[in-house]
Amino acid sequence: MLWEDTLKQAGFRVTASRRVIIQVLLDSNVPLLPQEILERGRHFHGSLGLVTVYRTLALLAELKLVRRVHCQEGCHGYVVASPGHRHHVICRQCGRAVEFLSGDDVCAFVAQAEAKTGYRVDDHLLQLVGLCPACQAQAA
Amino acid sequence: MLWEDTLKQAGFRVTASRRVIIQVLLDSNVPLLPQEILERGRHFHGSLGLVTVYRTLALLAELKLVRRVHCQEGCHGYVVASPGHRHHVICRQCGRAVEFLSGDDVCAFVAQAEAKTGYRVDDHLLQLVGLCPACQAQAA
DNA sequence: CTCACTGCAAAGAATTTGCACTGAA
DNA sequence: TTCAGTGCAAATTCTTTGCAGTGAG
Repeated sequence: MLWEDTLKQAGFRVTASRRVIIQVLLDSNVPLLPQEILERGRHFHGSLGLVTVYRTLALLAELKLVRRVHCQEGCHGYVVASPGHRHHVICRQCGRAVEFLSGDDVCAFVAQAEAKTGYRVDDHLLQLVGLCPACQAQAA
Repeated sequence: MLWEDTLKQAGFRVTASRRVIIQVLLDSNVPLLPQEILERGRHFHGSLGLVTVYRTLALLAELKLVRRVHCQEGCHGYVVASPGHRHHVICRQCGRAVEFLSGDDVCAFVAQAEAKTGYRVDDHLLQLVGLCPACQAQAA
């Protein structure tokens, strides 16, 4: 389902601000701070306000359309949340992030954790940190 | 190596405040906010200040003795970083967290991600969220 | 003794709220 | 037309800094 439909079905309106914010996130492959989203968004929608960015992100996160992630230096970045679980590998050097699909591997892993702890797990947060190919080459 | 030794070896002093803050973290099995650490710490060391908590956490994080984690509702919690990788399953109901050891499963998983993305992964953050046994029983 | 460490008060960021105006449906 | 959504300014909350006093080594 497209994000616009998700919004409408939940009774929310599709506005220029929301369109711009989602677009900015889609165009980026790096988690963005609210402030960064504002700057990039103003490129398309000059009157965009920071408050709207915050409110929109909160709404989108509520609807699971974006995900708040924990970046290196204590910041709250946001990325689009693809349906189905995906995770990010973030480069500690350049910050570039790549998504990778979690196959059965994670499911199996979660099942194992459930067996060990007795918890019933229904969500998880996984982020890998390392060096992307480009930065590896540069370091060598 | 004990945390006190780690501090000394790095040229820092072992003070009452630091002792208290580490103790509070060790006593908790839930990630704690700076504010919470302050409250619990004052139980042992009345004059403890929030500023010291922040500075101590920054120092301990620098030395890899504690780890900053990303909690549900956009907060920055801290937990002691056990040597060797451990992860947490957090109960969304009561907040109780349990650690579980990541066996080869995670290593295998990381290796798979490296193969898929070309990144060289050297750190990861994994948190599972769900219901602990007690809360499951309560819900039933 | 010295200088790292601390607490307080104040500064600076990050995030939320109140309110009147605007525009999607 | 109506009410959700918006931007601004102000209020809160979170975190960092400046500085003089204190105590670990």
